[in-house]
Amino acid sequence: MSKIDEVAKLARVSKGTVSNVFSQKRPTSKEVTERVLRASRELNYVPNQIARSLVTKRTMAIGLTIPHGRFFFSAFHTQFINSVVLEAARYGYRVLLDMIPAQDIATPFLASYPIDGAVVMDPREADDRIELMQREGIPFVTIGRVQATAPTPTVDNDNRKIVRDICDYLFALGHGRIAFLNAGVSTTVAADRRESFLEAMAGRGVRIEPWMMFHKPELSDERYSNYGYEETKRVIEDSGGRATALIADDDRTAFGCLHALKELGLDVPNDISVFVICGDDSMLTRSTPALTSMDLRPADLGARAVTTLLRMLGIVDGDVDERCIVDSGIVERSSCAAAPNQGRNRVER
Amino acid sequence: MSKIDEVAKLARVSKGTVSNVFSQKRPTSKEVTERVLRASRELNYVPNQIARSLVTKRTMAIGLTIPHGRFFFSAFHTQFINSVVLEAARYGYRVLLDMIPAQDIATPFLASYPIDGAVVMDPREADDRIELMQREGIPFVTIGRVQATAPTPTVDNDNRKIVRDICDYLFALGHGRIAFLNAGVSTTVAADRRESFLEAMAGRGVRIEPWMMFHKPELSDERYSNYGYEETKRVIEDSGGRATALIADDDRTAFGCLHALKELGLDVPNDISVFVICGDDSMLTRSTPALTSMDLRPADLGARAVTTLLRMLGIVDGDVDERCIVDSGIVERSSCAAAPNQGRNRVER
DNA sequence: CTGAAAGCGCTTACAG
DNA sequence: CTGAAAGCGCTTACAG
Repeated sequence: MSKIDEVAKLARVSKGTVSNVFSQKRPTSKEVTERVLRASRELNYVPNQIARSLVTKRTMAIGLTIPHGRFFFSAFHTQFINSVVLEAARYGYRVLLDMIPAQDIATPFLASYPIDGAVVMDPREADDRIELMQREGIPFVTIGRVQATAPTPTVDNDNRKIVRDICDYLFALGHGRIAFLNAGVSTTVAADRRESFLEAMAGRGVRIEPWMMFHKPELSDERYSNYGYEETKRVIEDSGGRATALIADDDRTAFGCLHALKELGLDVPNDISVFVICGDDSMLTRSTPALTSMDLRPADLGARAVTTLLRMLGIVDGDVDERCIVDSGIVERSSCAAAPNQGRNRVER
Repeated sequence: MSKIDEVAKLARVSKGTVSNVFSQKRPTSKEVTERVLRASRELNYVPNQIARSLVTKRTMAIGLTIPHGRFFFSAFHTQFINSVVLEAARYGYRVLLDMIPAQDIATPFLASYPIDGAVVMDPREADDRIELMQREGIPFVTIGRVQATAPTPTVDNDNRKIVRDICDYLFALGHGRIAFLNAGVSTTVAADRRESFLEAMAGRGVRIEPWMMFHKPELSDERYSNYGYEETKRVIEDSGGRATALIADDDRTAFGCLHALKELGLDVPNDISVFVICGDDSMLTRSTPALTSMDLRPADLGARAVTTLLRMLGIVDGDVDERCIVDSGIVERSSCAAAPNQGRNRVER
């Protein structure tokens, strides 16, 4: 790894000129540019990003903060992360994975985060990360609503509308007794979806019963990976078999639902319908039946999050929306059908 | 963000002393330490990682390079990445996601990678990344065998043994006509598994037929996400229904297999057995039947890769193994059973 | 279009 | 145990 001085000497120019050639911040004559490039190639030179960062105050990296120490990625996360990395790369930015709870970091005295900004996934109602970012003065955009003293830019789906749309879709099929396996209790997205669900049900004149709403356990909870399976059994049992439709939070959950229903001898969608929020085609079509879903467009969310952040940083031109809503749409497959007649799917015990 | 000078002045010590307190590289008297810490807190000071990196030559970040621009994570990837991030954090290291093909990077003139080392996933027989790392002088460990001029440390499963074990397992159940849906052609892991499969079959006296070996399409190929589904149909058709067992490369592929077999009216495991290499319990138990698998211990691989890399960097004590093999083991579930009598699963057409 | 020099915010011998 | 000073490898006004 040679340094800028050596290149400058070999190309018979000043360090400043070498710098200009690589940063392209000031024009350089064609002849000089070529001489510098040739010298650089000869010496295998590439600018040192760290030294550059020290003076430009730009690390050229953004943080992607995902809560949890241990985690599972759903299809949503996978597509989202993929898109964030790709979009960031378009502007020469790299992505630092950052998903460690602060208390689990080894070093007692942390150095500053070498990132220019952050994308905060799955925000909670009370989220340490928000406060941390604000204290450190790191610009960030959240994926989903957040509770903060100062307003912070957010990229999100319209979660209230999503649940309303799903309920309307199921209502139209004659369903009324719907159980909702919601996201984690402490997340803001779960709160919004919960409210919207309650409203939709009230609008339809359905009295809410306890078996109609569950929340995904924390990742640290061993019941996490059996969420769909176990709560589906509860739903069927507690509802006395009256439930005619299930809304599952993600693909993993939905597979658990299907598994439980199969064990109970219930047919999907004839006895009971299953609707899943997000998941990708290559998995959702693998089950029997293929799962009808709401496409949350995670790739759009990721790309918008990055451009919003880069706008905040002045890298990309354009105004930053305080609240950017990404469209979503129902993808019909085969797991939802007209509700069975009352009691048809009652379980024998 | 205040700087070291301000803290030094407030604490009435030199910059060097403030530095020592935070780096803990030289002892500092208790009294002075406390004064510095108090001043730091008051000024909300934290050392600037970039400035520190410039002189220490340590970025405190490792790169995780995953091939492809677009990607799907299998359960294997998810658990592996998770483990890498966690293990790195134990030593104060962060993880930079790096999965962009070089030709897709926007900036024509790249600055140096601000990482101390890299973990290279899914190496190919001819892999640009290896050459790049070597040219840039970045220490790296590969997950899987690699073709390189100089030997490079590798953390891996014993892929030959894995396939041998799987074949032995299936042989013991009476299977002989086995189709192998292998990893991508260009990967070294696929090559090792292929050879081992061929050996095992030869040892058993089975003549290899074309329908017995397939390779996963490149991610850029649209057939990628239907690999398991489509090739399973091919296997059944081309073998004239004589195949009695399928080995699938990963969970996603296996779900595709199951889907195809169901459409063909073949019962798993009575008509045909399915064995999957890797996948996690929370998905593998969701299908009908639950999938018997080889547990590759991705979390162990990730942790070992990080410690090996940090040893190369002199961060962690200990010798670095040129080749570190992580154990694997069969997890029996319900998708493999005794082979049916010859022709029992012949498909009617 | 190009150069000389200061400076980004730390760490690290060297000296005491 | 602590300090003064040089230096890490760049970029950026300033001057021409």
